[in-house]
Amino acid sequence: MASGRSPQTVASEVRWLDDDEMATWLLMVEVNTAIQAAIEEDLAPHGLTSGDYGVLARLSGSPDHRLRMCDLAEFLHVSPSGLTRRLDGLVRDGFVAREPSAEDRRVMLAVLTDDGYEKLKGVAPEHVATVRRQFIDHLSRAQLRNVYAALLAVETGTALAQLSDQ
Amino acid sequence: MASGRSPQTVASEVRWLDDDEMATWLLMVEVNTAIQAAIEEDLAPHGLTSGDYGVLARLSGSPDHRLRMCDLAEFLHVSPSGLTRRLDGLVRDGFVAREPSAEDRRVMLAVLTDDGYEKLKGVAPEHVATVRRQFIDHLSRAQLRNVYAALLAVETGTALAQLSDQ
DNA sequence: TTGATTTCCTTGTGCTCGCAAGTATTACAT
DNA sequence: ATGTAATACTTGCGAGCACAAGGAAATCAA
Repeated sequence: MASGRSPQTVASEVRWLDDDEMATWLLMVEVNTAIQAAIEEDLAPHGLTSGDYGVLARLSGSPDHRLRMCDLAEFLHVSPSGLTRRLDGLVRDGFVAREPSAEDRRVMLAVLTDDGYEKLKGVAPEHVATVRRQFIDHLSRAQLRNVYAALLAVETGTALAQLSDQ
Repeated sequence: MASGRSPQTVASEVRWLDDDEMATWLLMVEVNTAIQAAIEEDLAPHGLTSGDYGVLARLSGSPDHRLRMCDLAEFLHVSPSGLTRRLDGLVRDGFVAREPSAEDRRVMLAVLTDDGYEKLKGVAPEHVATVRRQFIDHLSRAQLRNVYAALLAVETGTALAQLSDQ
């Protein structure tokens, strides 16, 4: 295939970012940093990190409110060890329970407890409000669709590129 | 003023995200996670983190290749202590030097060394290529402008909201 | 059946980061 | 002038995360 660039790109063949591209890229980083910080700040008083929220939200949207650790780790883009430690905290707080899988005894299931579900329902409205206030509500419906289309192009584009890399 | 919402938003007055809004939000998170991971992966072989790159890039764009620690921390959205530790590493590697300020003896200046500047020039092309491959090159010029306008609306919108909060 | 390989999870270790506290210096108020 | 407050940086400490290694269980091959 050989579609990849060589590791050391020769300086003369670098395509630098023009003003529009640079401004958009920097703004993308800036906006995302701000949003993530706002979300973290919003969840902190409830004793949760955004990672915790991700676990609870994922579990609440899964069949029987439970998920295999390995699947959960993949969804959330965290390492197995990271998920183990994160679950330790959520188990300690009683929001999640561990349950050995009946089908595969290597597997541990993460189960959302009733307390965890109540916690999520209590926190979700404020979280959604933050997402609105920091992002969604500043976009017109047309802008929303434009942004979605653009992000989709980025995602599918990079996904395809990764396929051809392998 | 009292423009803020109460801490506990009553469930009945929550405006949930509709399908378009939710899809855009989730895609925004997904795309950004992927881009940041790709950048980190791109810099790692060079012994740099994205935070390190940010320091070098900022310094290289500043007068005399130097900046007060407090200003640098603000630009990069890191805590003072975080910046101290980050600089420890860059100083150890010889890419940055500390220099007491002549005007204000509380202040420490971070100075880009020649080695640091060379390092940045060596890494920048690959970094730019990654930004292109992961993001910019998947957007048409019209999409780029649309995204920029949307992000700008988000940034100015949240900035204005924060002003009225204070 | 049995041995090798793979998958899944946990633990040890090290790195990064932020908060709180401490020191040094400057700015301000009276 | 002098005491108070604000600013700038560093250090101790704890939380979070990833990598590497290890143990348990499933899968596969012969």
